[in-house]
Amino acid sequence: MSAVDKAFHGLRHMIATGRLVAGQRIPPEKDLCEELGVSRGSLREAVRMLAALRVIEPRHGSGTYVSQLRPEDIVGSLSLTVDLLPLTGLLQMYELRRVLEAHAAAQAAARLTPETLRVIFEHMEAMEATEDPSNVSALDHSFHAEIARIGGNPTLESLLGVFRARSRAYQVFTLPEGPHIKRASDEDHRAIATAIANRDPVAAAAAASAHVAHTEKWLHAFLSHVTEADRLSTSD
Amino acid sequence: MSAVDKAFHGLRHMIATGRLVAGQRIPPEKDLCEELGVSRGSLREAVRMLAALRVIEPRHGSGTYVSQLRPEDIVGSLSLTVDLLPLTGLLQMYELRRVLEAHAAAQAAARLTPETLRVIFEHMEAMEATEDPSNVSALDHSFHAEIARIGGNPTLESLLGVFRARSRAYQVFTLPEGPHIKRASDEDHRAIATAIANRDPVAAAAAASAHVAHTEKWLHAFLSHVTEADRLSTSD
DNA sequence: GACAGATGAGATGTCCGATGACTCTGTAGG
DNA sequence: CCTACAGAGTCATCGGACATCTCATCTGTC
Repeated sequence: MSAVDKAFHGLRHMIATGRLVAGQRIPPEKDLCEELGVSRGSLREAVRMLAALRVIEPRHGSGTYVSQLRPEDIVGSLSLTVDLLPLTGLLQMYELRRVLEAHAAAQAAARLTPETLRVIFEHMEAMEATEDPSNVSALDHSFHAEIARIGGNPTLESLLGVFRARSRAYQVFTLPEGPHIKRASDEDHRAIATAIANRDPVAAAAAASAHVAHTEKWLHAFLSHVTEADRLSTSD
Repeated sequence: MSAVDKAFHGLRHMIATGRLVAGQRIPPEKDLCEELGVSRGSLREAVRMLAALRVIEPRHGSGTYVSQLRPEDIVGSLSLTVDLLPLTGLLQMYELRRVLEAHAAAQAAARLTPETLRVIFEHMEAMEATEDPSNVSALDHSFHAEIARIGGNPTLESLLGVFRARSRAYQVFTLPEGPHIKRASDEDHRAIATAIANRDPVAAAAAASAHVAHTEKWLHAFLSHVTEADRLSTSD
């Protein structure tokens, strides 16, 4: 086993066995090097690995701390990597997203409060009132994020946020059929919001699932559009 | 921005923009240090971060390569961290697992082949025939993994594998009511397998969902049992 | 000519030492 | 009582040196 692996698994074991608990400051690098039997450089590489996985948090000048180890934080570590996935992988994630968005919408319908309902409709109506792509994108995010939040499961909320961030990178509204997509999207959102307002989990799930499926279809169109443009430009 | 961040985002940008593609060997450390303007130590820490996220793979003596960037690999990076989550977080993950296992079972029912059906029943019957906890645990894993595989979505398969690995750490069959749990678990598995054999996605989803809910209940019992034991032992 | 082993360049892995930058605390001064 | 500052402790960064591994090439033998 390499020195970095030794340090990585050593630290991980300290957390797994409860010797280091959430929020605690871990011993300084000098002490850990001695205990784990590795050099400072190797230890630091192991620390960075755990930091990338959101398990520990180094703070310059203060020390290195174990994170709160919330599942939503751990899941959030995927946010730095999903942007790098090729398109074939993105489609697999859409299948997950469809199922999970449906569940989140159903839970939101069951757990709704009057205040949150007002927020959802505000976002939806603001979205209907604008055509600016970046505004639409931001409001779309707020709309779905609020629904996920009401669902009551921060881990699910975080995971859906990761999926959605990747999709937002594509501006499907800039397509020739953008206006049509925008209208269809508005209708989807209203269907979801209405179902939630009616406290109808089944209808909310169905509407959310359909919305994701539509998004997937539009994304396909967008991608074939840009690849076509690439093909033409590179054939010059 | 710190030197490590500069190297991390620099590398990530090279992959995101397609300058480095999946499977390709990245330039040697010396060249990257010069281009990114950081020392070799800082670059190595950034490389380790991306390696922890399964984006690149250093190979001693050969070079560092961009991974295949399959979503199932990226999701697999969670396997090193879910073991560290506290119990409160585990319950949130069970809600996701319930939904996703149900979907995987439904998909398996729709995409079943005769050969895979045989494998599923073999695992199930072997499980029914043994009481040894470690055997049961291994067969339980094989049973569910095969169903997830048939589902046809490697990303979902990988994510469910991550969730299941954490649950397997608890040996619920060692409880006083272990035999009862074992029988109930066997019945759950038979219900899932039968629904899949009947190509009934709805029944398969319902059975899988119920099974996860049962697992969650038993886990609760197990945890209150061990914490009770802890309370008694520490009060001596 | 074909195969096996030796060899060398090139790459990552590891360690060491020194210095810089930042945080926090305790203390002296107002 | 509050502020300002000095110092210790900690992480951040750099440069260099050597070890270890991989792979392509060369070389010798058969």
